[in-house]
Amino acid sequence: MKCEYFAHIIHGEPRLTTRIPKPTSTMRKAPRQARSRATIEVILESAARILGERGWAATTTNAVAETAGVSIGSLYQYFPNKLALVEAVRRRHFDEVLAVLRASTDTATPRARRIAAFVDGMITVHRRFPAAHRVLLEEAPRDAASEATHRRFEMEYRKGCDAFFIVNRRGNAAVDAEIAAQVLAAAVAGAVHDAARLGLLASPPFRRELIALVESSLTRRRAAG
Amino acid sequence: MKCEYFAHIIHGEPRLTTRIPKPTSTMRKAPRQARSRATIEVILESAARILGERGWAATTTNAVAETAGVSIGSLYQYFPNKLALVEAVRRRHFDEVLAVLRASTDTATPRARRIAAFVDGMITVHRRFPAAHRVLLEEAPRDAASEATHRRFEMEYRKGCDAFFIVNRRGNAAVDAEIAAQVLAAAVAGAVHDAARLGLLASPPFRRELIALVESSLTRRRAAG
Amino acid sequence: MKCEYFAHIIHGEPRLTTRIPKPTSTMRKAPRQARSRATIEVILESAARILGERGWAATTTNAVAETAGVSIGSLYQYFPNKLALVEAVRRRHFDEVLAVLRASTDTATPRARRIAAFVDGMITVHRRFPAAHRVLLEEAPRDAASEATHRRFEMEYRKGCDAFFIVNRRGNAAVDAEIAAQVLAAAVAGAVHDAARLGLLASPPFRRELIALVESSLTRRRAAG
Amino acid sequence: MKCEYFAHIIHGEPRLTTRIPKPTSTMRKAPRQARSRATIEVILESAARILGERGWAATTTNAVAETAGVSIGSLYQYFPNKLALVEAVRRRHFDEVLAVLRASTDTATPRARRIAAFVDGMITVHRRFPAAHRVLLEEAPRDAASEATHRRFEMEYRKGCDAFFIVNRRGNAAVDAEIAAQVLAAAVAGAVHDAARLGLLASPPFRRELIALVESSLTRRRAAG
DNA sequence: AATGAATGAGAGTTCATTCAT
DNA sequence: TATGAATGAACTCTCATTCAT
Repeated sequence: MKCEYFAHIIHGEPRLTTRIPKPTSTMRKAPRQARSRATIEVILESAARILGERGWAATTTNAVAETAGVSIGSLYQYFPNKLALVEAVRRRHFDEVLAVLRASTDTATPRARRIAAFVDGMITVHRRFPAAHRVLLEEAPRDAASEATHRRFEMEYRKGCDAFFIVNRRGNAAVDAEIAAQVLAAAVAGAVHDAARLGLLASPPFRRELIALVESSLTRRRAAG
Repeated sequence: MKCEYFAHIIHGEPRLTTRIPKPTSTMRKAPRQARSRATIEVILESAARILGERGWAATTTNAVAETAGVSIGSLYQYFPNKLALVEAVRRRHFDEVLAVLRASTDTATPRARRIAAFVDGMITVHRRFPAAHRVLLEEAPRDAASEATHRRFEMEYRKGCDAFFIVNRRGNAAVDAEIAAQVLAAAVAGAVHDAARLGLLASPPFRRELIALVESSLTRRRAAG
Repeated sequence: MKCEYFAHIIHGEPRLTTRIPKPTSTMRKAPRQARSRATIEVILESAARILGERGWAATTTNAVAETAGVSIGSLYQYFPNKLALVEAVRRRHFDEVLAVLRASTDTATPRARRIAAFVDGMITVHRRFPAAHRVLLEEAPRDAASEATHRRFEMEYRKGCDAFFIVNRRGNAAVDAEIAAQVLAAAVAGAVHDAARLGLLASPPFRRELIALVESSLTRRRAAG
Repeated sequence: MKCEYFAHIIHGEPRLTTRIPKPTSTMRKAPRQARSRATIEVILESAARILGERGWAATTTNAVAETAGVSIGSLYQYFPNKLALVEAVRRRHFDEVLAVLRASTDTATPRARRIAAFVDGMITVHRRFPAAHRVLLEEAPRDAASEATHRRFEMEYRKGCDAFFIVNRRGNAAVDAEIAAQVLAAAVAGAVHDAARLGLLASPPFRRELIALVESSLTRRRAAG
């Protein structure tokens, strides 16, 4: 049986059509065998790499399959469409990021170590496929289904940032803790991303300066006017 | 089982292409009549908006032309290809950003005002088409020709950041001024970009916290280990 | 007054649309002033050159106008469409070719000179814009109107070839004079065209051999079996 | 007032384009399954026919695919661009032509038969798609890669003509054998092509006269002055 | 389960032609 | 008359996705 599109017939908007895939559960079939799991693994790895290297638009499912060493047919056996593939990559990445935040809020470790953990974590997360984070967060489109995942992540991320800020701040810092936390997190992300672009992720001075920035931001006496 | 797509019924999005055109001079022909200049203006405006809204891949030349209210032929009369169009948008944007930096380094104005000018400038620049900066800087591809423009901008930007840092820092701040400047600039850009994404660019608390971040970063006593 | 095309209505083929221009009198307006005549002249010259250099498809009306140093608007002032322009070039060229034939059939001059005149004439005609003849005769499309012109030329050309063959043959040559004439003419054209392609049009050995070919063809004793 | 075209609504003819694609390897991928080979076959056949019928410019890849009964995507699966497609057709055709020359130089067969083989071969080669030879040799553009193929063919063709002339000439014929051979070959090609245009390829008188032309050219006593 | 040939909507781009100035 | 900006149908080519093997 064939899938027909009636959409544009119904209410004629001009050209701008696209193939935004239907809300399907992200994974077409649960991997039963070890072989399947391995295939999925290699596809996701390949997808993450290519996504990071080329960006969403230049990432083709065919290229992902080829790089992964599987046939395009196999890819579609596990992921119903390009978006679902990206979604799977996203989910992984988000988990990593949240793990970093959790570690940086763990009051069992000393404060200095927590701050370092935060910065180091962000650096590490971005290291494998430098641009992937940005692509996943901003460049790659989402459908209704991924939107939910996204919002969930965003919320947890926010909470994590808040916690990080509150747990680690010093002095009578910002009035508006929530916003300050958001600003700080985004600032760190921006700096890390920029460093990734310039190939400075591994540079100790960069790390030192970033930690200094975080530290001073957490330590500041009063919000400027 | 098969299914229909309703997504695009609601707000159809364009196809996500990739084709990177071969390098050509940025502008196809110089406008001789006043009418031309107006056409170019409206095309650039439309391009900037759509680029910011949809990203490079989802920006179609046809959509740009349509939004601008001109024919696709007119667009190609002035810009030999999609890349050249983006390049023209880029050039404008870069000029604006550099102007902000210059203003923030002008020692004729008091320090507090300079810092505010920096933050406000960054906010303003990103306000018209929130995501455009990121798209122009990172997402949209470049050819050999644009690469040069890019490097030139990057250099001037760097110098501007350095100057801003050196002119405005307080105390014995960072050892590694150059890196610190880079980190600070990227951090501000990250925060601004994030705020744009969340629609907080106009929010006073955001502005206040960002200024605080910059201030504390410039004032810090010693680089952390 | 404007008009529709019905020609192809008669035998409906599928998609393959095009802009085959309507049967308008070839020239839009008769040149009244010397200036007009000069404009037309320069346009035709430019068209012939470009046609010869690039072939029909790569010949754009804009390029013709630009090379001629007039505006595209002016071109369309005198020629209602691309085809009409080519048609005008064709007419000229055809006249030249027929003149050559006439000269080669003039019994007032000695036979050897007539043969040389034929070969030299063909060479000369092809010299200005080497490939133009072929383009005009075969590559460029014709509409109903040009078809007639074409047929007229073809007929006169044929008659000229016949006359040339009959006037100049020696011995009891071919039984089938008409076909022999046609073959000979086409052969000469083929050789000349090939030489043009190879840049040998000016080469004396080429001329010598071509004359020899014509001579021997006219002199042969009997048609082979 | 406006001139509307209704022609193409009904059956239109193709647009005449120009765009010359950048050099790419001729075949995109090697066929692994039998099905592929059949697809390629049918595409090439269709391409040769349409090329011969309409010329390079009016040959659209869509028309080729449609005529071949495959999708446009399939065409591009095997040929990276229009030029590569033509190149493949060319290669085939060239092989055929060279085979004819080889047969006409084979001293194992009697002279009269060799000459007939030459003429008949040229006729046969041009018979399937009358104008294809000319289009392939002259009209269709080439890129750097095809240029090489072309030169190779041209050289072999030249050598073949030389051999044909030398093996088959009679008496003390031409001084300048090389040029004479070239002239003769081009003459035959011209005559054959002309006959193809007029639908005379199958006509016995045409064949007879052409053979007579070749014979007399090979037999002539002295080069004329 | 896996493969890869086939599909076709849709994107970028050209150029003959029109018409306001 | 002359100009050249504007138009848009038609063309080449891509890539997400399907399905026969």
